[in-house]
Amino acid sequence: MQTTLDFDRVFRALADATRRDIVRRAIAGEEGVAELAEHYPMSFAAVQKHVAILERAGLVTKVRSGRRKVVRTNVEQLRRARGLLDRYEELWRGRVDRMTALVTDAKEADA
Amino acid sequence: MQTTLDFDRVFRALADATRRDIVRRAIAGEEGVAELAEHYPMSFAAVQKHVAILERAGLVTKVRSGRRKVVRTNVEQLRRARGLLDRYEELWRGRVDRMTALVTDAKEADA
DNA sequence: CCTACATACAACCATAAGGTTGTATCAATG
DNA sequence: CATTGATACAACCTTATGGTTGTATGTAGG
Repeated sequence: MQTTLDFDRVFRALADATRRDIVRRAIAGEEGVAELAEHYPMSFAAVQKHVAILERAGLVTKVRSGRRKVVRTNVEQLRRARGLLDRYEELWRGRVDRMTALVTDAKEADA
Repeated sequence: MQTTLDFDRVFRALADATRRDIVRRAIAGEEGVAELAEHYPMSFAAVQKHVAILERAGLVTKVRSGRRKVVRTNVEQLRRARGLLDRYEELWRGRVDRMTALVTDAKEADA
């Protein structure tokens, strides 16, 4: 199924507390849009838009269940977002390693 | 120093390709704002604004070096952002574990 | 100290985001 | 098959975002 990864969309989607809460709740994967909407102080349509934004970002999917559509978080997409942060971490470590190497070299030169 | 964590700001800051590239470059922590700006097809002022957004999100800091200000990525803040994604992952695992437990219970009930 | 370089900030513009209400579709049920 | 419940979508308003240019501040050197 390989949902596409658009970091702009994914991070933008995560940059809103309501949407992050929807992501959290949708991990259980039990509530429809209307049920989700009851948790927030805004209209049903507003929540529906938030879900649509999460859906376009590949962070949730909707599965028909009777007359409802159950919202479910796509954990794989969250992992991919985390993967970018991991890469920064790796770059950082690489830099630190090079610095350490320099220091080590200096020490060896001293010795 | 404990930079504050505002997920809205952090994720919004990361939701732009130019800013992500600045974060990446600033891991090396060698370039000033003007030097960074040369990499992008936009004005110096625009890049400066991007840096300011990253700074407010706690993702980079500026250190005076002569007449320049060197931009440096704050890896700790990236780790904190990743931490949120890790928590989602944990919730997911918890859910999977509970499901597994149910299946296991069912099997045991069958046996 | 005057000049030049690097950064900062204000004012402005176009477009996107986040909310509203209202209307349309679509599936289950009496 | 008419009604109800759940979702979708369009139109609209207000504010935020990302870009521009222009001006001000601050630090280094001749």
